[in-house]
Amino acid sequence: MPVQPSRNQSSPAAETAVREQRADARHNRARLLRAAREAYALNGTDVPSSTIARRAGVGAATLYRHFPTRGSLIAAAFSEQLTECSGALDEALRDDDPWRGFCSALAKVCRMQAEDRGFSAAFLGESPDDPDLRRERARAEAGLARLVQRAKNTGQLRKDFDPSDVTLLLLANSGVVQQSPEVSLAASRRLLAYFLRSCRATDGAPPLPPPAPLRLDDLYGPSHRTD
Amino acid sequence: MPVQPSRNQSSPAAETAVREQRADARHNRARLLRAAREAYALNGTDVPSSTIARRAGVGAATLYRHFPTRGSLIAAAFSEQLTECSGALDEALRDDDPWRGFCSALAKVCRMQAEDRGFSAAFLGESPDDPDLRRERARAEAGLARLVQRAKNTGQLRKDFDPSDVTLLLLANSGVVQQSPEVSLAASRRLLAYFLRSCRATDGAPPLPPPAPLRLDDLYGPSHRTD
DNA sequence: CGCTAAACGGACGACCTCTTCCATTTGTGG
DNA sequence: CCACAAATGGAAGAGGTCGTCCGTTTAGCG
Repeated sequence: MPVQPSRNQSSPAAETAVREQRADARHNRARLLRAAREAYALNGTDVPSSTIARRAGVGAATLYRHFPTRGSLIAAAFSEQLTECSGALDEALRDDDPWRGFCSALAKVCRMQAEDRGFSAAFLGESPDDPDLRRERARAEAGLARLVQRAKNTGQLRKDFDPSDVTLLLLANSGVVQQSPEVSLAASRRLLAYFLRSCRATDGAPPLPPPAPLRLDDLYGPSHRTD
Repeated sequence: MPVQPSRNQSSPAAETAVREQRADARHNRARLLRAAREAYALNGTDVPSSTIARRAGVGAATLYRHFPTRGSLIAAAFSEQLTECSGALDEALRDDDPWRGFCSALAKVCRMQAEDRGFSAAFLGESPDDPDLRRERARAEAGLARLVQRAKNTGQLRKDFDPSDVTLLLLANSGVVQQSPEVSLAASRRLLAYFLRSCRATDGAPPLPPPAPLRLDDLYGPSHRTD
């Protein structure tokens, strides 16, 4: 629907033809994203769209023109955070000390969850099928797997640690940070400390129960892939 | 309201005048509670009341006559589970081994959370001001404090463990068990194992960050006036 | 400066949930 | 068996959110 040939396409772009947007449209789009991010961070993603439109100073129709569905607004609002998340992973992978990198990556993500109430919802909740989000998530998961393997190889991370345990931590943390902002950061830190203490490889420690098959993609249910 | 008097009240009761309930009323009340518990366990507490009424085979008005507000139905539906929870605490307190009692109590509660999706919502969520729930919760919290102290006294539980850390675990677990029932039990078990591993007192362990002021009552606290 | 289409905003309809009202049914003591 | 109040159920009101429609405004080019 939003595709319509512009006047003069110097370089005939693909289907994703970057349609020239009027300046006010671009401006309003930015205001909407900003308002959405602010509202989501404060109250989680179940903020009424009308509220976001009002706080952005635009009408409801404008919101729906830029983001045809509620989910697309959420996806757009958090694509930035997802990128930041991936960046933290990359940085952690560059750390000389694999264990320190592992810890700092988890700390970073937990902090993001604690500081932005919408983050958990966007990352772990149901964001049906936004290709951007899916791709970013897959990328993050791959980086995570490498991070885990690296820390295991040096013998610092316990051998029976499973990559899904990171998802376990994120889910647990999402429960913790649903509380009032004043305590959620402290609580999140303490939870992470408990978790990391148990992750460190030590001799004679009792074995863990088997990991639950928690992959991020599974959180959205059986989806399209039939396997 | 939930009192079933005998036909002849020798002593004229107080304001809480125990009205004789007709048999069908009692019957319907029971069916409503059963339907509510089933629906809540499966889908959490955000099931529409009309659904519960339908599944109980009664009209909407009947539901509201027995439980004037949505919250009162939730409270009634979970008062049983809360009592069971307190019972688990009492049993744990009778255990010869304080550490084993501590572990089994936490395991029990985590399992209840995993098996009943409404449990977390009723216990940790916002159930504003039902006196019954408040009382049960206070009782549970007191038992918990004793359980913790006992395990600390024997040197099995680390000294810097805080009673609020139990709340921390419950919150974390509530995040974990929001997933599909097939994995939530396994995931919950694994989370608990990680947690308990860190709770055990050991020398040379790094200190934890300070506990967050998480008391159950605070969860309803100054409310989330976010705007 | 004026024209045109892109962009806008407020009102609106569809839908959902909570809760109440009232005519009708049903249990129960006499 | 009867009468009457307790209890019931469906319909409807109130409130709120999603997404759309359409008359109006405005950017931007000639």
